[in-house]
Amino acid sequence: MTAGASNLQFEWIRRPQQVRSQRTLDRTLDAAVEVIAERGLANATVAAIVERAQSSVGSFYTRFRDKEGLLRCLHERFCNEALATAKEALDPARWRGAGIEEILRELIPFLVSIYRTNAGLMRAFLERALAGSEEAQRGAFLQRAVAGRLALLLEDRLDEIRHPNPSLAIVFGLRIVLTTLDHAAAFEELTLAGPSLRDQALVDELLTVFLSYLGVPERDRADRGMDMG
Amino acid sequence: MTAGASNLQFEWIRRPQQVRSQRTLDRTLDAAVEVIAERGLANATVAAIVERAQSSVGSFYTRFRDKEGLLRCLHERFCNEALATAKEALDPARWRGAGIEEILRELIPFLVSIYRTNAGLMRAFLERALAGSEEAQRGAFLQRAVAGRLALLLEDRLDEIRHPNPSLAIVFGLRIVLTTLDHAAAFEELTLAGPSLRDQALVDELLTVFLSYLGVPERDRADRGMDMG
DNA sequence: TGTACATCAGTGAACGCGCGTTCACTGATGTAC
DNA sequence: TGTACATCAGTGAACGCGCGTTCACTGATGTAC
Repeated sequence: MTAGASNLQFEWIRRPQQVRSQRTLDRTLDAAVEVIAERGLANATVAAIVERAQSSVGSFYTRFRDKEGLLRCLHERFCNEALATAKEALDPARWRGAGIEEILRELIPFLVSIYRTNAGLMRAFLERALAGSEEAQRGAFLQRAVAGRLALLLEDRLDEIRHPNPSLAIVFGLRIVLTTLDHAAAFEELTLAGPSLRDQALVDELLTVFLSYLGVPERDRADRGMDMG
Repeated sequence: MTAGASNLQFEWIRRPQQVRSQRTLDRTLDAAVEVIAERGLANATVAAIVERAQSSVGSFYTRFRDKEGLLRCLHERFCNEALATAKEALDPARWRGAGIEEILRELIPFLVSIYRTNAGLMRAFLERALAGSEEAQRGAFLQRAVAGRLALLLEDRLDEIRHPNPSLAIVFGLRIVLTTLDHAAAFEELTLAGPSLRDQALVDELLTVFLSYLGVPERDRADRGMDMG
């Protein structure tokens, strides 16, 4: 419960004791991500994953209690990385002197790129959360944590926010952005190559939604990309 | 393809030829909705559904080609109803003289109530769409249809919209609202009783999001509910 | 440095559970004369 | 109004497929002396 250490992954699996088995574990995790992204969660059978990892079924079960264990491991690993990234990216020291629009102009494209890069995983996580697994709770925890840090950052800039309840607006606005990206990752074929035009449109509109909802006074749109930074 | 008739349901099942079997079919559909809502899609087995319907497995398969057939039937039935409702609710004649805020103040609470009432189904539909079934396409079709009608309505009121691309903003704004409601239905325990306080907050914030995103000038919030209507 | 032993890691055929689907059968409804 | 027949509707035990999981076994790595 005390969310102290940032590196909690693998707690439910038997940790490998030799270099060889650590490599096998790494290959298995990578293979799982690939297979899930390619075929979807339902078709990502244990057999398919271990084949891709050039491992074996028995080996799989010496590391993971069951198939759930693997999925939880992937989710926890992702959440830990996301949390660490959020801590760094939203560090108040990093944004001293910056306005809300400036912050969101960095944050939103970054979120979009994360969801694009990990579309297959995000989709699988959404499926599992829907099916009622514990991923739903860990995901909610992550979102609250990120929202809390964003709130710390933006609540230092209350003079820019006209929404009558800034704390609520910050949390709800982030929720809307993340929810939309969840759906986008699940239902749009986001290419794994560089950012597409559609991504740019998504970024622009999400930014407009968030800023106008918070009630941040609008700068001239033509200024875009010509900021002092 | 020509979306003519509004009543397309049951096209892939053998239509019953006696009153008795029509009743059985109705009971089966109702039972499916109940079981799905209570236990989730994964635990809604054919056996559980026919037991609830006081029917039998064999009877089930004389009506539906397979289990998919049932789920498609439920989805198509829902979409047809939704489409018919949208046609009526968004009929321009009904809103003559009304402003955008007035329209959205009716639309959004209505959408919230639909998602609350059908939370179990909406969750199941989302699961199936995620799993890559054809529900994803029919759902997208429905959303486009509703968005089209909303666009017709709001584009007659362009003078109220400050967003530089009103057509885009209307479609994207609706998408954000529906996406958020999808998530809410899936992840929040919305009570089946009357509207809760949380619903009211959800309505308020979604309304603010949509209006501010479109760039509709804000009326005094204290006016709420005291309109001329 | 070499041998013996213990533990770790990996293997894949076989098992078994759950659940969708089938099928041989009984009962109900409608129709012809 | 009653009897014979055809079709529709319903039944539930049995089947079988897919996939997660187990288990008896082989091979690899590390350690003691």
